[in-house]
Amino acid sequence: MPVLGREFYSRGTLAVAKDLMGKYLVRTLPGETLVCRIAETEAYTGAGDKACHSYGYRRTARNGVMFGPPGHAYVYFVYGMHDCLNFVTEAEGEPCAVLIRALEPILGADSMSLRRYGVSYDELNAYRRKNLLNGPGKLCRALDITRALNGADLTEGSLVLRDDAPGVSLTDAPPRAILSGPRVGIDYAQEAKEYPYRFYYEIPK
DNA sequence: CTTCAGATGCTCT
DNA sequence: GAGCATCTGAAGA
Repeated sequence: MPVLGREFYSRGTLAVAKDLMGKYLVRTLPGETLVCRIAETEAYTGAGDKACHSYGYRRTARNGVMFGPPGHAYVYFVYGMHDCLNFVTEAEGEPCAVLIRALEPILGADSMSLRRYGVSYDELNAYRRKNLLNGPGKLCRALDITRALNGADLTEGSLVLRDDAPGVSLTDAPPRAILSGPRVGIDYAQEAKEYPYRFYYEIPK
């Protein structure tokens, strides 16, 4: 069962955030397919989480998708210029999600590089390669993910998650140590800002 | 390697 | 009107 189904997302948000590490994100665009491996996530655990947009079941025009069924994309706009990609988790009515913070390029790196820097991947220096997909706003730009995808079903369509990827065998992706730490950019969240709800691994080289 | 300011506009009160 | 789940380039060490 290579494509992750609804049941994958219909679980505790911390478990989903951890299990997403190393999974493959497949983005289908006109005339091309982009594939990336998930390298960093953050769990936002819903009504009881002061860092979460839906803290206290607060429901607004922006975060409505979080209250819907799991396995859908929640894409929102921050800081006047960046989109952020999340996956809705847990049961319908429990407004939880996982933020995707970093990816490794697997297929289509040129396309991603062109969208971010206007030049092909070969022309990038080491600094730019390292910074291609290592932030929530950056990866959305590289994969052409915008609010147009807010509410999109992740089990079928132009944005899908898989256990494997075309041309990638399990031996190409040895399990890496998954680390955890505090979430980023939530200084307002009082005690919740220290919760170790961020998961990541070091990308070699 | 690190800090730092500025960009920019949607969202909610 | 204030705040924001961020990014960039420039400058310093």
